[in-house]
Formats: sequence, C-alpha cells, structure tokens
Amino acid sequence: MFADITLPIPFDSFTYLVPSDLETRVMRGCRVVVPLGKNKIYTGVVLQTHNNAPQGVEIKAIMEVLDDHPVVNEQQFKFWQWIAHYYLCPLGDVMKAGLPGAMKPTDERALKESTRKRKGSKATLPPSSISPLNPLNPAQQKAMDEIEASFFDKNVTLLHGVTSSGKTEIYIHLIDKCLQQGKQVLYLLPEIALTTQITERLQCFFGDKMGVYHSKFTDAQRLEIYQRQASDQPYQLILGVRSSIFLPFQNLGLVIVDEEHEQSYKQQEPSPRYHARNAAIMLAHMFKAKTLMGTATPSFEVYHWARKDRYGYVQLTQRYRDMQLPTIEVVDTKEAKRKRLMKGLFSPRLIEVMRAALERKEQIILFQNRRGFSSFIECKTCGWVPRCPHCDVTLTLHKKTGTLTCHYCGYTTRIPEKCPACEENKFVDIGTGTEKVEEQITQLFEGATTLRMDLDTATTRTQFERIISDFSAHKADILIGTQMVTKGLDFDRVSVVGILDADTMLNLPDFRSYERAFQTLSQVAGRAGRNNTAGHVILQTRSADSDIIRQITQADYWQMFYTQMTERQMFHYPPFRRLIYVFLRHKDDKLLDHLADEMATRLRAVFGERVLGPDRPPVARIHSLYIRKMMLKIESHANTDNVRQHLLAIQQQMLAMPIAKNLNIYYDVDPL
DNA sequence: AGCACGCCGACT
DNA sequence: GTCGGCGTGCTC
Repeated sequence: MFADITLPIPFDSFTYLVPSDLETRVMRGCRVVVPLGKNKIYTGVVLQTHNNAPQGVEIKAIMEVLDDHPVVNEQQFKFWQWIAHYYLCPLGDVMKAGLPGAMKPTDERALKESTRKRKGSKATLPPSSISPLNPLNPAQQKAMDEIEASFFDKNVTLLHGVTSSGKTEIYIHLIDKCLQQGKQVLYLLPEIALTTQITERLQCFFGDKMGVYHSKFTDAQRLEIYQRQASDQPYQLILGVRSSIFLPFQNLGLVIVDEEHEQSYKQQEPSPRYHARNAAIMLAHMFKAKTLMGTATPSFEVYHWARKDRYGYVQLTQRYRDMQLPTIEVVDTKEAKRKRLMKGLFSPRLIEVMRAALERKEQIILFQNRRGFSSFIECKTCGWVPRCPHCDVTLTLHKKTGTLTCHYCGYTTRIPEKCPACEENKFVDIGTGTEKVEEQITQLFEGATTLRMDLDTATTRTQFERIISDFSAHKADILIGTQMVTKGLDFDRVSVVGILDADTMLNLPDFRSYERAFQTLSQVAGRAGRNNTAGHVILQTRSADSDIIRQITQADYWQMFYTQMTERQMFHYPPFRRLIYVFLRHKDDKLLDHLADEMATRLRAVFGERVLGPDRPPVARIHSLYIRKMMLKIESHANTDNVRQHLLAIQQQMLAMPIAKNLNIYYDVDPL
C-alpha cells in the first residue's frame, strides 16, 4: 500500500510506502512522520492511500503515524484544495499555513511527538458570568433587520457604516442569534485591530464560548485552540486574524469580516498569497453559511459587487448617540510655504488649533504617513546609502542594536565607522519621520508630552497596547503615529487630529492610491471627537483644491468611488478586471531576461493583449535572485479555471526547457 | 523551503 | 596540505 502525503514544502505531495503494520492506521487526514532527502524528517498529512507504485523514483516508507483520528477534516481538505487552486500554489504551502507550527514538527521532535500522550482538550469551566446584550438603537435595529432580510437571498452582505455607528453592537446581536441556533461564528479582524479592547468587549457577552486566535500567540496556545476546534467541544465563536480561516470548523453558520477593506487580510509573503476576506467567503460557502463584511470605507471590489447586487448591501449612516462627524479643515501648505509661514512640518493654523486644544487639556493625534519603506542612513557628505549585497534594497536602521538589516533576506551588518565611498564619518537618519515630528513638537509646544507609535516603538503587541493604554490614561498630550494610529482605537479626550502631509499618500504609483488614501485618511479623521466632543481635523496638503481632497473632507465616498471607477474601467483595472501577477526568479539577470521574454511570448499566444510586461519590479533582486514580473488582466466574467490551466501548462513548458533549469515561477492572484 | 554536496581562499 | 565560504540541486 502507498500513501500520498502533503509536506510543508512547496510541492503538492509525495508518495510513500505504507509498512504493513501501519496499514490500518494510515488514514486520510492523519499526520505521519516521513523521511525526506538525505536525512531529514518531516511531519506530513495523508491525502489518500492507493496501490499505484510511482515510477522512476526510489520510494521511502512512512516511519510513524501520529494520530488515531484525522486532524484535518474533509471540509478543510476541500478548502486547502481551493486555496492551492485559486492562488496557484502547491498544496504543501497551504498545509504549512493551515496547520499550527506545533502540529508539524521536523526532525526528532516529530518522532518524539508520537510517544507523547496527546493532551485532551480542556474541560469546559463552571460558565463565567455573561452580561445580557445591550439593546440596539432604532438605526442599528433597522440595519440588523435588513442584514437578516438580505441573508434570505444573498450569501454575502456588506454593512457600510460610518465610523462610530455601532457596527460591533450589530455583530454581537448577530453572533448571539447564530450561537443560539447551535452554529459557529468566525469573526475576522485585521491583526492590528485585534486589541484587548475588542476581546474584552466580546468576552463580556460570550465568555468562554469564545476563543481568540492571534498570530502573536505561542505555538502551544495555537495548538490548543486548533485541538479544541477539532474536538467535540469546540469554541462556538472564534475571534481571530487572517490565519484563523484555517481552523477546523464543524458547523459554521456565520463569518464576520470586520474592516473588510484592510490590506492586511491579504497575505503577501510567503505563499499561499491568499486574501482572508475572499477565502472566508468561500469557507462560508462550503458550510452554506453567511458572510457579513463591515467597514466605513468599502474596498472597490466589495462595493462594486454590492452595487451589482451580487452581495447584499446595508447602510448605517447614523453615528452612535448622534455624535457629530469631525469637521475636516484643509490647510494649503503650498501657500503657507510660499509665504514662509511653515514651522517645519507645522502650518500656523495647525499650531493654533493644537495650542488651543492643549490649553483645554484635550489630546491630539498627529498622523505622519511614512515616506519610504523604513528608516535608513545616508552619508552626510556624499549621500552614500548602505544597501543589501543580496537584494536591491537599502538596509534598515535598527538604532537599539546599532545595526543595519535587510528586511528581505535578513542580512545584518554594523553601522560602518566611516563611509566606504568618501571616508567621512557622519551619517544622517532618514527615518519614518515620527521622530522628527516629536523634535519639532518640543520646540513648538513647550511642556507638551508626546508618545510615538510606529514600527520602531510598537514592534510587539504588548508595546502597541502599552502605548494605547498610556495615551488613554492621558499620560501624554500628543500621539504621533503612522498608519497604526488609524485602527479602531477609541480615545475619549482626543479633540484634534492633524494630518501632517496628505500628499505622500496620493502620489504613489499605484492605481489604488486614491482609494487607500480615502480609507486611511477617513479612518484617521474618525479618531477625532468621541463622547459628544465634536472633533477637529486639520489636513495639510499641497493640493488643497484637488478632487480627492474635496472628497475626503466631505466624506463623499460615493463621489470618490465614481471618479475612480471611471479610471479603473478605462485602464482595465479591478474590479473590471482580475489581476494575476506572474513572477520569474533566477540568479542570472541576463538569462532571466531571455526566459521572461520567452514566457511572455507564450502567454501572449494565449492571452494576447491581456499580458503586460515583463518588467523589473521595484525590488528587482531578493536573496541574490533577480525578479521579473508580468501582469495578466483577465475579464471579470472570464472562466478563470481555463486561465489557470493555461498558466500552469505554460509554466510546465518553461520548466521543461533545459536552460530554465533553475527558473522559479510563482504567482500573486488578486494582488494588492 | 531546507539542507547536503561541491568547489576555491586563509590557516595549523 | 586542511577548514569552511556559500553557490546549486534535489527532495517520493
């Protein structure tokens, strides 16, 4: 007997011999320990058993069976297959993402595991006190009724609700109803929004029926949740991030995708490059469950399909307790600069508004969008910048350790004593900018205390939450931050939000930059004015009279959508087309040029003008491998199975060429 | 992905 | 004369 086994490496499966004494135990969905290569040991999952000996390869035997019962159920297999197929990646990559680390040990640990007694899932606790639900206000109740009505004939519904309209309260009521029907709920949140604030709020109502799944949890914690979900006493509600779509579910009834537009739902690296929102819709579909997506600023894809009636659409326009929307005041920095009125990054108007707020003992948030990817150093004399020897990127500065690190390959080196180009020894930090803002604040606002929240100060979740709780406790007057400050944080005493430079977001060479700027800036603005204080937002920009700035200040999502959609249609971008990026990697730049042209020719033979490129991506070399990118623009209604078949066929042709021996081909489906 | 095998520089 | 640098090739 033979068994096809998926391993956590980029292949679909390998075939192993099943020793006769293990034949009764090797079952689909069980984990096994297998040898690989010279002397490696991996944990794999049995896909199927059969009697077809593979030809032309030496076959190795399964060493051990780890489970008496399948740990991957049929629904999960189906879901894994869908991900591998849709996102054009090997099944092994999906397995790697889909099982918690502790379930797929390599080497001796895998064998030891079989001898260790598997811990039974924790007994349910005597239940903790559960609060009764808060009643919905009339606007929320109306939205709730509309959502439930839409679920009669729609599987997916968009809840489009302005900031502070109380979407979470509606979710809580929907979850409660679903649980009462004995069905499970998956509540997805972007990584950064899954704070103790939201966890505690839900815990009040659902107590220990709820499990939380976070990427910052330890291996053991994640293993426990996985096992609990696979047991006969699973959590009825999972509050989790992107990867929680891979947990085993038994009778899923509802999936909630909060902050649906968030980019972090798309896994960029490593493969599988899946979109948790879209995958969750598929997951729900497999259970005949419903999906509710919520946001104040829908992604174009979702809004488009809601308008086309594929998804249900429910709007919530009223803010909780009729709180006032913040007024957004635009300050023209071009003008202020010309008149030499700018004090560093601050316009006179922003300074005036901030001073008044500080006098009233109110808090301020300053939003500084990061300019580059990360902070780096530059020689003050000649402008030399340290770069990674293996990748086409600048090295990132880590001040605490005095080192420079490549974020792509991990290459690390000390800050040089002197510039290798000009021998001078003065370097300047080209930072994320928040430090500079902090410096200027101390000069402009004497006595004002500040907190910084960016990738340097909030590396861990604990640090992130610390900053939030400190600011909530008014331990600082001003919070300076990057994107991080936008994520659903409710501070009671913030009356002013300053957007220091809106233009950095608008001038990106990306067809989504206006959509994103609108989303981000609307969210930042929403941080101003809670608890009956009308907020004041100062937005500094050099393009004060542009359409997009007007749309942002007037919170006119529809107008922004309409304007942008005209361009999307004209230039064949999503949601009018589906995009697939094809990446080629090779160590030889010249050979890669040739191979990329060859593949482009073959792709054009099938897809014609739908193929763009090949081009060098912005980071054209990673890990000493050069990269080329091609873009495929497919009509939204086209049969994508056909597209995938063609792609994989051409990939096979390419890899069969002797000169393409070390060519690496991979894809990004629905890239962001 | 990882990891062994393989071919060229600084050491006992 | 060896130890080890990381390039490259393969994994049922």
